[in-house]
Amino acid sequence: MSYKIKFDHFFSYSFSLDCAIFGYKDGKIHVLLIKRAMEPYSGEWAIPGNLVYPDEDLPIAASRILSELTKLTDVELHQGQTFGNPNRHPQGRVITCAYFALVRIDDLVAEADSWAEEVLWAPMHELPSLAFDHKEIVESTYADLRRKLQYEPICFDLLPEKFTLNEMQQLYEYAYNVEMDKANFRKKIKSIPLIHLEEKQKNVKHRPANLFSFDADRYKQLVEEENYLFRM
Amino acid sequence: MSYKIKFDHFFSYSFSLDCAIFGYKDGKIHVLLIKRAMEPYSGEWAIPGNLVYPDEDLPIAASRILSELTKLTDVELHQGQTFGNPNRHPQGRVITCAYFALVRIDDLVAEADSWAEEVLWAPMHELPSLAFDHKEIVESTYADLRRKLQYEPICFDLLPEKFTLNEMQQLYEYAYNVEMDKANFRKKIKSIPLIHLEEKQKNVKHRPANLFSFDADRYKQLVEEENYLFRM
DNA sequence: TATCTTATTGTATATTTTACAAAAAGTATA
DNA sequence: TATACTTTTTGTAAAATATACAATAAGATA
Repeated sequence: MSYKIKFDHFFSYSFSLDCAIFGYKDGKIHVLLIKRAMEPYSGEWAIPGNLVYPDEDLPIAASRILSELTKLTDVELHQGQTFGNPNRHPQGRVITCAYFALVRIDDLVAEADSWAEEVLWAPMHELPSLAFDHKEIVESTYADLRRKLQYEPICFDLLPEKFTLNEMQQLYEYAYNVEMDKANFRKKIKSIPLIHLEEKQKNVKHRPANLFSFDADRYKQLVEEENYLFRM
Repeated sequence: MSYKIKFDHFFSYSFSLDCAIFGYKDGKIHVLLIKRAMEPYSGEWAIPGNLVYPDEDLPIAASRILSELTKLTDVELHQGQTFGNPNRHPQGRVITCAYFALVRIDDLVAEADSWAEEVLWAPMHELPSLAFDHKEIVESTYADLRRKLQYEPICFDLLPEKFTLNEMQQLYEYAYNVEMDKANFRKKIKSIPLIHLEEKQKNVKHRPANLFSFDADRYKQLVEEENYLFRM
């Protein structure tokens, strides 16, 4: 059966996937929005999403949507909630599964394409209004992200390859909307398998901080060999 | 549009919902299985599930499936992962959303019906093989359940209305497959809003334990007023 | 060289967790 | 009725962890 036949009844009962792409810059967690170039909600902000093809597995669809907009491949995708309110889509019954991805903003060039006239990195604390139920979807995946930040080393997917402990601390401070003690944060971090780089921050007008990077190999080893549990 | 028309293409691209119903007895967390009375996988064990009707929201579909089998209403339903592998259903593309419910086994009478020749409470550590990808679905919702047991007071949905602290401890011991110290467990529990009943265990041939029940009203009040966080 | 700013270390205290001993409240048995 | 037995419940000391905050270090700048 060809895709064409399927598309004929997509808006009577169909399945889509929406992807919240999170990034971190200026001490804030951002989400990537597109200005929709087609109806419904043309001209309004939304997160990228698309119908799932009839023979396509969900993770495949998620990375397709991610790479169409960002050209990124090999990014881990996390499944979020599924939204199925019969009225969530004005043109018919569309159940949608939320995914989210964590990217380094500097690594990518999100460009307007046929789906989007414009793209925008919006700080999570300053979201504009969004098309469909996308506000709810973004908030829900953000809650998932915040939860996972506590017991999986995924903050390193948001931070630059080489980061300072203060940058890491500020990420958690933004996510949980709290202030933390530098000295104590630093002590807690000691238990995480980080590589202390022989390199320092540059172009700052004060004492430069040490740069670290996450030791993913050592992390995997620790998990396997001694049941290591990342915990913040 | 009538349901009939929809059903015509259910097996080309459709959406279902499967529900893992968990209960607790004999110190073990059990899941309710049905022996399927129709193809595919007729005669095999599975969890209850059904297609989602075209105008039906997901939580509604979930409680429909739950109440058809158990006659229970007013049970909180938790959404789990969504499974969309194109080959998961032998008769076509069926994406399914997992839900799980927590029930008190004594409160219900699960009966065989048109969908099921037989029902079975299977301990989570001793699952038989299951139809479709239901093993994966059950394990996934069980992982969700274990996670939620840590920071939401849902163990009380599994325990009897009146329970001893040892029964509660044994539930956690089964869930996390660990042994805990009675004295220390008891101390931790002190911070939870429990009602200490003026009642004791009966028909035991040793010192009877005190019975407690969860103070749901006080819990809600604490959450609102002082940001109380349940934590195990 | 002195000053400014932020990074980094150190230390003492408070809080929480853990291990384990002791006491209490029942039943069963002689 | 006394004694043993089993499980509940309380207590206490040590260990580990978290918190508050002072002190020092390493750069840039003037």
